[in-house]
Amino acid sequence: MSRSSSDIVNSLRKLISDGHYCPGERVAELHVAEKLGVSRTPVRLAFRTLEQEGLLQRAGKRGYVVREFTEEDVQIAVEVRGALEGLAARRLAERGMSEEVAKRLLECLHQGEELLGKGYLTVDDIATWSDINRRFHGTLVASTGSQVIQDAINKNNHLPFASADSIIIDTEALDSEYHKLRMAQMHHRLVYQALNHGEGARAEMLMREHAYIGLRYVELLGVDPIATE
Amino acid sequence: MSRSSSDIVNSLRKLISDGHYCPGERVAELHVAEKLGVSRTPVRLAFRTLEQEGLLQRAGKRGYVVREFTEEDVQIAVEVRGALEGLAARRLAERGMSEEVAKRLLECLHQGEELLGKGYLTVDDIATWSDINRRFHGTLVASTGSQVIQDAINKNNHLPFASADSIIIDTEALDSEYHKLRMAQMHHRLVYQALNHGEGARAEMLMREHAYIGLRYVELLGVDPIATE
DNA sequence: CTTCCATCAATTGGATCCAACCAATGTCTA
DNA sequence: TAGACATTGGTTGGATCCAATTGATGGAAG
Repeated sequence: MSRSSSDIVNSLRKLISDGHYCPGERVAELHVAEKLGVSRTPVRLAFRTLEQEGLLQRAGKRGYVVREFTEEDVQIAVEVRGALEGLAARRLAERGMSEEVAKRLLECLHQGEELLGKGYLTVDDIATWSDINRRFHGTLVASTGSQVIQDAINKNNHLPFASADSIIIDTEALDSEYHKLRMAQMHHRLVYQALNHGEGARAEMLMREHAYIGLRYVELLGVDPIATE
Repeated sequence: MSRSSSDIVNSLRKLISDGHYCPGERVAELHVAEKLGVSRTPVRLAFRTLEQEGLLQRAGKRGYVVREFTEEDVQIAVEVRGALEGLAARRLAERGMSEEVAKRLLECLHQGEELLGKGYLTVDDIATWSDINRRFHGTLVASTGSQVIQDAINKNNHLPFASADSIIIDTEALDSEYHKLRMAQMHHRLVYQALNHGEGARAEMLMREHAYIGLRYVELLGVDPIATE
């Protein structure tokens, strides 16, 4: 069973995100090649793709290193996603949703209500929410009609911390995570409402704020009702 | 004299934008290889890069075609740039400009005043403005401090119609182009003013509006003071 | 005459080979 | 003893070779 070209890219992406190659560390073609059991050629091709995605970075004139991200990078990546998804939402509101799009978004909303309606969160629910969330964002972005904005968002989402479904980390504190997801679900409902009424500016701002949910909301939703900072 | 790896990407990019390969047309590795006088290997590498940049698109399971863009794509690409540069401007306003950044932006403003102060436009002025404009936008975006937002903007700018210095097309109508550049210069000055006063929201909105200058302003700045539409 | 299957050509993808280059280490000389 | 130059090892980039897959064309059968 030989691996296809995009499999190599995915495998290498996984090797990096799993920490087999640390940020700042140099990645050698030969090393990756024999770790994946392929020749150097497909690895070199994958390097080009991952360089464009932003996970690899040229080391001087020779070879690549794993890109390292600062705390500021994480914050900006989230803001970039908010700006782009906000743009998509605004366009969608201004031009009107099709029946098909409205139906699919509503389905996400209903499934979200059902998932969170029971009042608490289990570890299995995380994957379910992730799927709902991905479909909501994916549908919204896809229905701008243009590939250009999708590409921009996809590129940003390749940064492991920037994508919309990298919200849940803490499976220990399912309590505060539950409150976060309730908040996210409310955001989704508000966005749908704005889209449905053609309120472009409101839809945009709601999506921009919604992006912060993985970044700034966790502090406010702990057990302690009056959070720090 | 052998061509370096990034030269190949640039050459191929030029071949495409010069129309040697038309939108929708299939590009074969071998064909490009012998046109550039290199082997297939570097061409395949370049294909990966250009695929990520959005200029090439996979054709089914086999090969690539030149990406074709709709009128809507052009509009969205411009809006995406506005959203991203707006984000950069907002951050810069909120965190404050360094002396160095302020100095470089001011230099662009002065050079712009000097260029446009004589009251008309020559064909030679176009390259000068393009340089000033590129430095203004480049300085602003670079001074966010994070590579992430620069990458997002750079990727968008690879679309030939989306970059900030693809404003000037019509060298016949230097009259209306002059008015457009005066408007752009005024935008730059307003943005600088907002940055200087720490007005984040204003800086952001000005940059977003400024992006439209190549798209919607030309209709309003013709010889006829009351334009159509 | 049309449709389906088979064979063949063309092109892509992967592996290997070769050359160029950067870096490091060791030796020689001042 | 220190600095500079040369040699060597390792890694990357390019070219060529081989295999596999796809698309097309032609022939045969219904």
